[in-house]
Amino acid sequence: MKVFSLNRNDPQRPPNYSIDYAAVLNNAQHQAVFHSGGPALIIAGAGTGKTRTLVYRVARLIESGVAPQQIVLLTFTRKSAKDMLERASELLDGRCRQVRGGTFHSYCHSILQEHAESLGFRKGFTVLDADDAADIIQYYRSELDVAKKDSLFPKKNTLLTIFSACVNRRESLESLIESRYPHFKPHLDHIRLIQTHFQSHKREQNQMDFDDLLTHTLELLTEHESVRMATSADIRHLMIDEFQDTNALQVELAECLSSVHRTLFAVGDDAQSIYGFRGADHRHIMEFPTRFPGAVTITLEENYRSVQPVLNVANRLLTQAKQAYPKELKALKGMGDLPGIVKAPTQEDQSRFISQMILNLREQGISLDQTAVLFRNSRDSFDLELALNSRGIPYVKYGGTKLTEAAHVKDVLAHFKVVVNPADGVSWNRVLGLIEGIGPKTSRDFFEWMRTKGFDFDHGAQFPAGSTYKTQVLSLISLLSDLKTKNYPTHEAFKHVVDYYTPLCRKRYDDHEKRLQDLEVLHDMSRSFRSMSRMITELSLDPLDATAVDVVGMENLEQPLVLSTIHSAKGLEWSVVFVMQCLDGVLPSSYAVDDEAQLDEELRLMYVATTRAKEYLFFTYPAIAHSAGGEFFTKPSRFLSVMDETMLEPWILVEEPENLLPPPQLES
DNA sequence: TCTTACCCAGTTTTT
DNA sequence: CTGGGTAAGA
Repeated sequence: MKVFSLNRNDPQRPPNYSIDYAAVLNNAQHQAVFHSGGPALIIAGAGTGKTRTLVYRVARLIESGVAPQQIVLLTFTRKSAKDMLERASELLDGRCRQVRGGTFHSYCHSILQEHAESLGFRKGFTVLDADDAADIIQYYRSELDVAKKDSLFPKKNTLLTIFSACVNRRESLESLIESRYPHFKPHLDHIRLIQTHFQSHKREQNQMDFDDLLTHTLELLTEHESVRMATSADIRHLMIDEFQDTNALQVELAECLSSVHRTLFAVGDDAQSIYGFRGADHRHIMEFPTRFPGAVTITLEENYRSVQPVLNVANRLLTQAKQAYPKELKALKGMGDLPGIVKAPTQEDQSRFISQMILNLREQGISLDQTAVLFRNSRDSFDLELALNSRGIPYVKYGGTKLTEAAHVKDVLAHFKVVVNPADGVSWNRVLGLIEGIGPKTSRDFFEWMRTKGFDFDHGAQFPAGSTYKTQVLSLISLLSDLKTKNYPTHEAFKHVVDYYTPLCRKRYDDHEKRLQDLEVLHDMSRSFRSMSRMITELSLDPLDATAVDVVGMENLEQPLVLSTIHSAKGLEWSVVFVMQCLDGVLPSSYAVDDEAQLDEELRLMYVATTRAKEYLFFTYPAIAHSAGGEFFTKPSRFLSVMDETMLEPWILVEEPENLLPPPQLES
């Protein structure tokens, strides 16, 4: 088969651009925006206008006559794709919103929805989140006697991590265990058995986990030549953001998807690769020219974001890498204040410093949403959150526990899942387990019984149920068959489930009021979903951050401060950035210190955090930490301890003298 | 068979 | 501090 692209433009009449690209872009950016023919790799250091380049390129392509539906923009989160297309629409017009954009996972999901049948799945397969997947693994794990007796046998989450690593690194179980988990070698056979069960279980129950979305798409594209041709012929331009964080599987997908037009446009920065634990390998960016022959490499070097002292610290960080990066960021903005390094006596003092400084800066006109506090682990901010709450400083938190992972939310959504996919055993289990008197055994019997009846809800009513829970089962069944047959709008369906669930929730959790509030918010949100099945897939592809709930009620108030894990701060920028808990053992993580490659990744994390700051930057840490065993002295992060006073300004915290002003507020 | 009470262990980052 | 496992009681 041959493909011939018909050009939409009359070659005699070059497009008449409405945007003066040359005036708003520098040379390298301009070259990237106007690159045509063949693959391109854009190496874009932090703050060099990477997003800007992508946004302008989208606009430029559309102005040149490319149909928006034939552009695919793959980003790391769905939000960042949405934001970019929004910006492009503001530059040009609403056509930019029709560009197909999202994560690899969401894009693959949309392909698979059309082609699930050719892979042996039924239409309307559902997406498993990590917890569901782990539950399935646990089921097969507990069937093995070894797993129960031998405490060294990997736990369900470890197994899931191992299976996932195989998929994302394109490695066999054997070689992965050999290289990364040698201590599990004696269990190889059992692990493989669980993996086989896990795979066939998902197929039987018509479910895919996150990894399956990618592997099955690749399988579809490589084994069905006509699908590959049709799909990739429809992608005139494939653009991938954050290319340094793609894994082996995603690179293969990129190859397939761009196989017809060969116009892959990849943007990334090897110094910002921070997703190694997910199989990402920053070397993919190095190998790009070999993987995609004829690729043009364009480097963006001028940093528009940060003042020079911030970049000096960033540059100095990178020199500590075992594997060096030929990189030296230069500020166009010029000089500014030296970043501060703040040693607080205790963690509480660290929180007090950050919150008081935030208030000071606000007085100087830097609004809360121009300020971010970043940290390595989600829990590192707990103490700070208390301090912020006590001072009434509004904040949103990104990263960490997702609302959609909370038990009560999963409970309610499980009812939707059962309606959408009655073969979903994990969700049945969850739904039935809520009923008093029903445990794993009865729930399994019920599932088996339903299966023999072809999952017809009406038969559920005839299940030979014990008298203790008979009425509950009947009302569950009537709820489910109502949802199935009555075609309620999504928010009404949601309301019905919540009404059914509320008494169960009250009995189950003592903090039920807060949980019911969450559900109220989710109920509001459910209006925006066209169907139950849309709601559950959208929420699994794009889980809600836990504080999203609080923000809903704050619309008219001040834009909140941002708290974020460094991972979730990728690609963003703020005037003021605090990096807290800069301790050895936290950043770098104690799990990483024995391994050179992992230590380098921790260093890149610090680098990413640093380069988020535009004007002001503070690294903070407590001198004393407490743990279960008592108090101990800490060590500041090794990455910072090499820097002298010409790079980082030491800050000393002293208590304000009394009587001048009200004393600093102390937490009770 | 299900629930509750208790103990011990391990504790990252995310689509 | 949570979860997973065990053991006793309903």
